[in-house]
Amino acid sequence: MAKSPADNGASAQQRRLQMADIARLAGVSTSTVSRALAGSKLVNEETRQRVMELARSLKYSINIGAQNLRLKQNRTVGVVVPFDTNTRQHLTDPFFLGMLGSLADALTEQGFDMLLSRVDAEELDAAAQPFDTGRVIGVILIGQWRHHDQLNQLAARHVPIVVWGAQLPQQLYCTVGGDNVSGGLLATRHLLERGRKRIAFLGDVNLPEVAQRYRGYCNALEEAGMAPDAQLCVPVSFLPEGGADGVRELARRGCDYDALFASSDLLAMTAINTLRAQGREVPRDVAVAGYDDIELSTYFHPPLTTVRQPIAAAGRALVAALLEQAEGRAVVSQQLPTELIVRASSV
Amino acid sequence: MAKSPADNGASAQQRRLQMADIARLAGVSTSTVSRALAGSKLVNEETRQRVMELARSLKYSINIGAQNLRLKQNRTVGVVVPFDTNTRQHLTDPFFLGMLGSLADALTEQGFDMLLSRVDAEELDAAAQPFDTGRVIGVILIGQWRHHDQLNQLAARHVPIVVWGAQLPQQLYCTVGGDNVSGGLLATRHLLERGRKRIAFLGDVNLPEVAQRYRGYCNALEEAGMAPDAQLCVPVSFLPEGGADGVRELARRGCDYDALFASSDLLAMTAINTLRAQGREVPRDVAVAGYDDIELSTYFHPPLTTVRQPIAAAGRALVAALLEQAEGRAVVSQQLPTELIVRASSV
DNA sequence: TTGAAAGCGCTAACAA
DNA sequence: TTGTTAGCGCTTTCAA
Repeated sequence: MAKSPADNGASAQQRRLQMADIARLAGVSTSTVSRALAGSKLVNEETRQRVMELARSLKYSINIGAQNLRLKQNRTVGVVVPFDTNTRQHLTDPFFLGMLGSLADALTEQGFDMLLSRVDAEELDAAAQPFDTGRVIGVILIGQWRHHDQLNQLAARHVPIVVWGAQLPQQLYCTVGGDNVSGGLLATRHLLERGRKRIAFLGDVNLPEVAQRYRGYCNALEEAGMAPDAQLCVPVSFLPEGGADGVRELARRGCDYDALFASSDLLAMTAINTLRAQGREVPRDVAVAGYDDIELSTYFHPPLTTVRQPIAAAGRALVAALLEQAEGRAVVSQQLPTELIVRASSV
Repeated sequence: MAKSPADNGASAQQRRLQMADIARLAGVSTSTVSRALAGSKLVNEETRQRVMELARSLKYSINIGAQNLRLKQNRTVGVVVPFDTNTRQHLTDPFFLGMLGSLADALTEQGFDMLLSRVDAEELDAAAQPFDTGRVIGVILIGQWRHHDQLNQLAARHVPIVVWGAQLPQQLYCTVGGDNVSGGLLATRHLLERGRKRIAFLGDVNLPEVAQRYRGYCNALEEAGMAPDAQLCVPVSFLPEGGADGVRELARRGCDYDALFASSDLLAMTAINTLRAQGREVPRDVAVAGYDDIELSTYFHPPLTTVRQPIAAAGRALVAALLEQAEGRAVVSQQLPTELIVRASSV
């Protein structure tokens, strides 16, 4: 029979060392080896030394799978990145990717491993699979999209799950997210303070987080005694082309605008390039603010004014919330503060 | 005793369903359930239906850990991203992140899960830990850095491992990488063809991949009957600041140059911004080429001429090589073709 | 201080 | 076609 790569059985490769081997070589029982390796004080100091030495020199490590089974424990967390069905959008937005790094750090800090998977956003049920099969103690989902209901179903099934996203009414699952309303407010207020009057908004307001940023945008306008103009709000996807599409759409609408608030830095960047292609200079003709404060924003030309999302804190908060939940404790959703970073694209 | 989050034992949360439960409810033995769920034909069609129906309605899934233990199989691959000790550089370069996405896709395609970890580049031994503990069948390492020797040691220990990076002499481990020499050659030749005479090189030639790109650069100069000028080669890290540092260093050296070849797109981008700050226009005063062809390169201003690394192919190749190796078969290292993408930054 | 034995949740001989 | 039994690699009672 052909051996599949998944099969570790006997082949040319020598058999994996196991506890029984160490026991035999040390002339003790596996119980003793187990205890020695676990640092139990029920074992003679001298034997303990000998066993540990043997294990180290033979590079023996305990089989975590077997250990987990016996101990009914598990130190792995699932991280799921949904992808858009149509675009099959690859793990592409730098912000999500930064979040991944931040989660990796936070999990490592807590001594947990990370099982990463990509799941069709339309089939979010699949996100629970690593949990259902006992591989992970719970799941962190990066990106809520518009699948509120599916997420509620998972929560109703008691799948420990924490979602990066916006807090929504009638939400059964736990979210951790930036304060999108105030983010939108800060950016828009800033643009208004710089004397801009007609501020376009780029983003898909069907997505909860974007909707909240838009709400902040409207609030800021209201503060200034202005009303939002539907002509100025352009729904675009989070894909990089979104920025270009949005600017072109505004042109098509024959819309007049002197500022632009994009719901991600990536969108802001591609928007700026399209503006440039239209012969409009940033910030002279159009002031631009983005969202996220990805690393490249500083290095872009012009450097991007943006709303910073607290990414390191986010990773830690997501992990903390998940671990709480896995312990069976109830956790409340949480909003992290956002901060306006002013750079040259708006001043 | 306080319950740790890793502990799934009895608490408020109801006990996890297991095969014995399904068996009892279906009035059959666990063997039968096992067979039914595995789709064995050793079980009566009608019982099979009943069992499957029951499992589905109760949302029962087989515990993979137990199954793996029993079957001595495993369908998880470790992906390790080394981080630089000093900078503790977070998963930051878009290229590596893209690679992660590509690996996730390739693994999913093959029905494998991905265990992601970050390890200190100085402690690459740690990369083997998920393998040593039996969690994964092998490890894919993104980024070779300068740790050739440690990698050789892992290979000598028969840890199935595949590294994204350059092929080196006396290499015991398997690498998959872009053809860096020809990448460097293509970019440099292109700049020369555009009439540039003094081409600066940005990158840390202590890193094998960068060294090869530099070799390609030298080869192209040689083709044109020119010799490399040490003044024009600036060692900079892969961190975003690297580009700025490099351009400033060239200024400090009082170096004259009319083109710049950066060993990553990120470096090229930050270099361009620094050039701009110095009042030098791209490509008029300095033509710039990058490396990687990250997504943003198209949207940068000016759009970046660059050497495209075949990232989707890379993911598939890395995974294929690892699976081969995990089966105990020997695999040869492999170079994937690179391609010059000409955009406005150089013409 | 140690070892024998049972069992974590599952699968596969083997027997019926 | 099904159930009984043993055992994957480990930990932990229990008895010595």
